[in-house]
Amino acid sequence: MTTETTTAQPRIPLNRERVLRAAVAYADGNGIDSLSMRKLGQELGVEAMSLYNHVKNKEDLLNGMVDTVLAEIDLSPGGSDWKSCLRHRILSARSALINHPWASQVIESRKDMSPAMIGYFDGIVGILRDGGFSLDLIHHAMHALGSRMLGFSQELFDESDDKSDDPEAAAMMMQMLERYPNISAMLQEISHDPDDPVVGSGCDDQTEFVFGLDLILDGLERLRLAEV
Amino acid sequence: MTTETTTAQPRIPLNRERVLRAAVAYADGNGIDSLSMRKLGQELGVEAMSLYNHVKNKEDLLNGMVDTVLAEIDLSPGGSDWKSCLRHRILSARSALINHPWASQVIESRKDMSPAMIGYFDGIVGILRDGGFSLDLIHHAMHALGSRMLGFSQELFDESDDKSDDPEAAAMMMQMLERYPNISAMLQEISHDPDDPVVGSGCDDQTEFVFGLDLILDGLERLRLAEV
DNA sequence: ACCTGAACACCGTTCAAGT
DNA sequence: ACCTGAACACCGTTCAAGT
Repeated sequence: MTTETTTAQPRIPLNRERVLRAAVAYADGNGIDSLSMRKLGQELGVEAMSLYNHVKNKEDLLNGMVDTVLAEIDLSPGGSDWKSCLRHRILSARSALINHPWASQVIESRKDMSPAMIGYFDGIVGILRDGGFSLDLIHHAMHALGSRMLGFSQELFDESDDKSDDPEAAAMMMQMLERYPNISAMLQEISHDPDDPVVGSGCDDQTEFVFGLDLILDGLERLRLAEV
Repeated sequence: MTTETTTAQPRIPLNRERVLRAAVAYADGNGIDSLSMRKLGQELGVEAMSLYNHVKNKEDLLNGMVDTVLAEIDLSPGGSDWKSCLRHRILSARSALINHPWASQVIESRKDMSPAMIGYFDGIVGILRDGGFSLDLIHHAMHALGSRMLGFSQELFDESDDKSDDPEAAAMMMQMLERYPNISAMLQEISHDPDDPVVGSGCDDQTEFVFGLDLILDGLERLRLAEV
């Protein structure tokens, strides 16, 4: 009787949903680059090879993870006219995606769209149809919005790392101020402090996202009105 | 004398530029996912480890590859007003990036901007300053344009693979037409053929890119005029 | 100064074998 | 039906050793 049932309960058998949830949690905590089949198995107390019983391969795992995030998007109407409806839908998508910082990168790297993703876009087309857009203009609109439909425009500027206490980075910043006069001027304006034009200070991602979104939505409204 | 100098001339010693050029050529031909230090070494007739004499690591290699592509962007004025200048600059970037389909993905995955990249953005800020934009509006404009400044909006819809001769895909398409009525309606409109609403037909990437770009540029011009 | 062999610590995935 | 051990074919990178 040495092989007693100890505190460990290996009862709950693995299933697809448990695997996906664990993968999402792992990526949330450790970043998507660190996620491997081996580590995910470890997280679930199982060998990596067991995962292949519940997931076709790593691509399938990533697709499932994206669908898990998409399910978190609030689909309630959120407005009476097309613009406030779409605005609400997109900002809901954004807040879901923000909770899973790896999601945008994974979505971009997907080759095919999952049914859940197609369904999400179908809903957006529906909002625009109800708003009186022609199908042709809807098509252009979808392309113009691009990834913004999912609440992200790829962040070309990584403003997350503040290097103000790194003396070497500070020296490089001074050099940059000389070499790139236009950007330097812009950064000084934004920081509201001519002596410390650190990239990122005074720059609110959410504000910038809404600015760009409204710029496009307003432009589309003008085109819609010109159509009729 | 068995170790004769044969036809092989291992003369030209490796240098950074040769490594970068070979990497770009390899990625152009075989895709970025297939590029590894080992294969790149093989391509250059050298062991993978030798590459580390000319490139700090793979990140550095990828950064160098991006800079190589950026160097292909035409920086000539191309217009008298800010809008035609910026439009020309961005469309030049687009044609450079289109020649290297892997570049957008690599750019998005970069953590820090290279000096060449900062220089490119500095030029865009310069165009907008000359056009009479406030520094604050320039900052918003850059965020609104996002990756469009480099000539790509991430292609959420992969329209490259035409599956019209795959019977299984055709069946799935029929199912999709029922399940996603709004998207189906849109696709039928675009294809101009109600019986064959294939994704991608009648959809020109360049046209869609220009549509979105002009939508944003026109919106920015309105905001600029409202400022003064 | 430049290149190499051997090694380390990882990957995704398959497959026969176990229960 | 689900899990495992062993194996395969890859990765990026380091480091002492060669020329």
